[in-house]
Amino acid sequence: MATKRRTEPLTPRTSAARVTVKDVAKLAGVSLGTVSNALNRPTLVAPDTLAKVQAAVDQLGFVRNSAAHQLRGGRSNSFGAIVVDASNPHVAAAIRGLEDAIHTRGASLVVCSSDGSADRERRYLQMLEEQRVQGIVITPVDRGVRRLEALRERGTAVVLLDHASAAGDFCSASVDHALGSELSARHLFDRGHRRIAFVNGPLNLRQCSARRRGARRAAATAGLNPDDAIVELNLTSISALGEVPALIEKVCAAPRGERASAVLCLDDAVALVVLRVLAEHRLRVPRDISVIGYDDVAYAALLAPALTSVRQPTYELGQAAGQLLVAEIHDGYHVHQHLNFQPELILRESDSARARLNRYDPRGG
Amino acid sequence: MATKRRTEPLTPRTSAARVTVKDVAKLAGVSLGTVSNALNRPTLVAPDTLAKVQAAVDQLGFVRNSAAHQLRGGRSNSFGAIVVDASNPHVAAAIRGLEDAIHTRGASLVVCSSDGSADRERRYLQMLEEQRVQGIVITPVDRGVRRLEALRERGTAVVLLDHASAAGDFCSASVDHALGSELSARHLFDRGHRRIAFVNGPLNLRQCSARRRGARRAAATAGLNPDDAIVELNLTSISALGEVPALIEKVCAAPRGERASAVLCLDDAVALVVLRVLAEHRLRVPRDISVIGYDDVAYAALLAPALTSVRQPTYELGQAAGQLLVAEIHDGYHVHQHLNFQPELILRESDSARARLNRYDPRGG
DNA sequence: AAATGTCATTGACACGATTCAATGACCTCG
DNA sequence: CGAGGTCATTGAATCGTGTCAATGACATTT
Repeated sequence: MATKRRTEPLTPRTSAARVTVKDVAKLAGVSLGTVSNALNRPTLVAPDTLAKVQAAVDQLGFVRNSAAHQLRGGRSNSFGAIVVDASNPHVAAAIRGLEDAIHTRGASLVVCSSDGSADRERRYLQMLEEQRVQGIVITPVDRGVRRLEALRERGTAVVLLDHASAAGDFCSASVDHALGSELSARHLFDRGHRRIAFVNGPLNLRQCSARRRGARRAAATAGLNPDDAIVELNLTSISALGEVPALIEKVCAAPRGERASAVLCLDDAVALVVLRVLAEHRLRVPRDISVIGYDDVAYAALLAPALTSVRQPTYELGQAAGQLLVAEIHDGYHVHQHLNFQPELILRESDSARARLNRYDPRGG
Repeated sequence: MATKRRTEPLTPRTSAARVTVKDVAKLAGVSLGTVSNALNRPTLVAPDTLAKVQAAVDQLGFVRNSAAHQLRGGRSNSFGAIVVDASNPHVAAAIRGLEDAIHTRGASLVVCSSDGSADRERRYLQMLEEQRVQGIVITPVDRGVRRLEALRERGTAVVLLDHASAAGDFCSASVDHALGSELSARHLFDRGHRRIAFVNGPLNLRQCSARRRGARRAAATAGLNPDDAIVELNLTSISALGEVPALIEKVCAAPRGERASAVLCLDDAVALVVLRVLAEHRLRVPRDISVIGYDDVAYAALLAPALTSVRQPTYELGQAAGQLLVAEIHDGYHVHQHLNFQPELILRESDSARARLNRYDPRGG
């Protein structure tokens, strides 16, 4: 799989002795305290002394040891993020937002993927606390937050990321999952749809039950009976794409008067499969049936028809989490906030301007 | 955009005084040294003493201060990664691999996005060196690696990530971009294609020129004249998707005998647009014309027709970079290695089993 | 010129964990 | 009984930086 190519025959480890303030002081001909002042409170030191110190620093390549700094000062300058999987695109965007938020404070971010393992989460929490990070943004593996409460008790700020545990006494930043599906369902009902199919995930997942709640709310708001207006089709797992065709076939096979005129999808990947199955059935989108995705991945806009989808402000989510953390650390006292970000419906071509109620044309014309 | 909801009226900052080994020692009725031994070399200490120390640790919630540990021991237990943008899916996957590689050593990873800014890169390098990270994996912003050489001279290991500077005297891990397009082009030539279009990015980008090189190499291997066999269509920017339709129209408009029978794409997003434009021209894929993407994004397999694409082993890339780093740190002396990862052609439906040479049927039948 | 004040610099101490030579307790063997 | 050995424990020294009270040099005021 990988090609190794050898280049240099051998490189001795030039373990150059680390240079300390003491070395700098000696070279500059001043005392340790003066070097420290020059570095941290330059106004206190005479201009020419400053120059000498600066020269010595440059010449020796001195780099301050932040461990010693931290030991003296009592406080590190880094933060931690514990997420389920940092390679998930959503999560990666949130982490990026978080990184930017704390980078403006000159701090750095330790990224940890728990992989859903409570054990891995615990190990990472331990490591971060040992490092005396100022704060941790975490999507906890399980509901128990006792450990996090103890952590904060001991002085580490904690903010929950996309975890609806309003129970826990923490700041939190999340996306309003219920609102996401409410927006798209409402949009469809407003346009005249009276019966929509909803390909959702298993309802024991928080997001999925929230999504269901939102859709039903939209139906109720439109004066419809949710049980009639929404055909619920639940996958047994969030990634069980293979089950989608069968579910959609069921939709297509429904009697004329009852066939759903739109399909709400768990995510854009599901929407893609839905589009394919509908095409196989010679149903035109959006003319015969509307389709709305979720996530607004990069390719949604490139499809034919371009996919209407729900965008989640994940970068902003992470950024806000970082700001909450900074606020919690800065404020002497503190009011816990729950920031609930609103997803946004991105209208494109895959939903019809007006539902052609339950007309079914097998020739696709 | 965000909804604030206030919950707790006010939370006093319970700044519990940090507990140190001294406190533990006092409570356990032993000396500092014994506590330290109990924690780090438990075999040296008597079982019942061990139990007493353990009890004191638990009762007080002692967590070791890694700054002090590091200060004494001289070495931190963390690594740094400086990439252009950690939210890019490729990069996120590589970072995840890196994280896993060093997590097995009980170390943690500081993630830094340079955003292509030399200034940001410099600030992050400074921070990481102050933290005395054991090593840094970096995709440098520019070609200059002087700063990195100085860094290593001062004792920090450095590995280059997906940066073809074989010039620099560093370990590196990269993906063989030339091979990626060579594989897909060779596949097409093997199947009988004699003239293919290649939608590439601007050639001043390393990856793009490498890709061109690979495609031409494949043509030459097949005994063809690269200038005839490959119709080069270059975007002015790597993200200029808007230019794609015009380029493809040019392909379609070519005289019968000269029309390319396949399109190689810069990435899967481009491939998606290509598929759409071809459909508008009533060209069937793969029957009339083949299409091959690049990146193998999640949705490639879901398209109709499922997209043949080139997968890059990005997770493994990051993982390998981490292992190189660890090796460089561990080995007393060290041979620099350049690991060049091979992309993989994932065959699906969008390329024809055999090219139907230049047949053009405007009715799509 | 003495008194007061300003400014720059100094150096001992603190931070918290680890290490190691030294000490003490206890056992064993001759 | 004493010499020698094993085992557990001790506490002072150390890592590199920041802090602060103290010192000294020099200028200003009366």
